[in-house]
Amino acid sequence: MRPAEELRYLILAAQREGNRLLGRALRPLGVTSSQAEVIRVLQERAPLTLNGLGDLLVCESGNSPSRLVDRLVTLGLVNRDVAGHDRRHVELSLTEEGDRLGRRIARIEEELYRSIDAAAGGRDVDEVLAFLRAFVSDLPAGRALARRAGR
Amino acid sequence: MRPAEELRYLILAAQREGNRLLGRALRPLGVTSSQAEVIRVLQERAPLTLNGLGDLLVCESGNSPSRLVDRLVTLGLVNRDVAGHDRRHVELSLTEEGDRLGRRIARIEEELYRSIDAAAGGRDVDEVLAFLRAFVSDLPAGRALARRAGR
DNA sequence: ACGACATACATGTCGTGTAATCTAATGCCC
DNA sequence: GGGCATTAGATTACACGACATGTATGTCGT
Repeated sequence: MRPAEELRYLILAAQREGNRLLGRALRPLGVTSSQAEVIRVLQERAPLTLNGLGDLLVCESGNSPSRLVDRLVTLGLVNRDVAGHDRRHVELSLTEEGDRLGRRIARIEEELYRSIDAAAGGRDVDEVLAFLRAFVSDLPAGRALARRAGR
Repeated sequence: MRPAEELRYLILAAQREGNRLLGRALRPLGVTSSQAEVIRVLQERAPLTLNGLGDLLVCESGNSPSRLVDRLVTLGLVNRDVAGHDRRHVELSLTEEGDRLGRRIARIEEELYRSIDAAAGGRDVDEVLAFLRAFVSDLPAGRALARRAGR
């Protein structure tokens, strides 16, 4: 199997299994990993419009994440208010409950990152980061991440 | 953003964008990337049972990929025969049309791999491969890939 | 003031991704 | 050879994810 092919499938496998692990850890909180990403982004950057949120999400590309947000509104975790000055805009923010949940999510993410660090062992993470950044740097999800990371 | 967090999102971003690219390239053939993976695996290893196929797929975890295969049967690309000696087993193989399509898929994958190689530039791929292998080696998708790669 | 266009979001459809539950065939134990 | 767990697989439910399309609302040129 040529390296490019193995890389392709390794990335797929890592994403799937990582998402599965995170999903299981989040299950007791009643949110999925995508929902958790929304909550954590809002926790750091609220208020945001739907498009503004979409520009920061890695988990959802292209069009606006309205349905993803809908479920969070239904769960009572997110407020969705129509902006006064431009009624096309929707202002998103966390409810108090959403904020509390965000903190619990942060702890679960912390555990995940610790096990990633452990699995990395002594390997050179920077090399891998640089490699992957080069792949996604001029694609939507990569730019979303760049905005999240460093601005 | 700590390295583990960036790594997590980079893997997510790379998978999403890569899958999107491949999906667009495959669209004219009328199959999705998951369906393409099934066809390519069958092309190299048929006949397989549903579980046997599932053990080789990275794109579909855990349970049997019956839905995935169903669509390929509907499309006339895959034969699904009940085995005579054990009627719980289903034997999967490609139809002639499926085999032809598999060859076209192989060419599209070849293009993908070339652009991966190009994007990699002169970087050290082996390092990245080793890193990712360590993450998935004892998880289902990682084992599926190991079976595909080296047997 | 009017109409063309752009923006921000909503909705519909299809194909997965994950997990839980169901059915049928087989092997095994006594 | 009659129970009984195991196995292969099917079915189902719910939530995304990608894409296309629809619908308000705002903006701009004239």
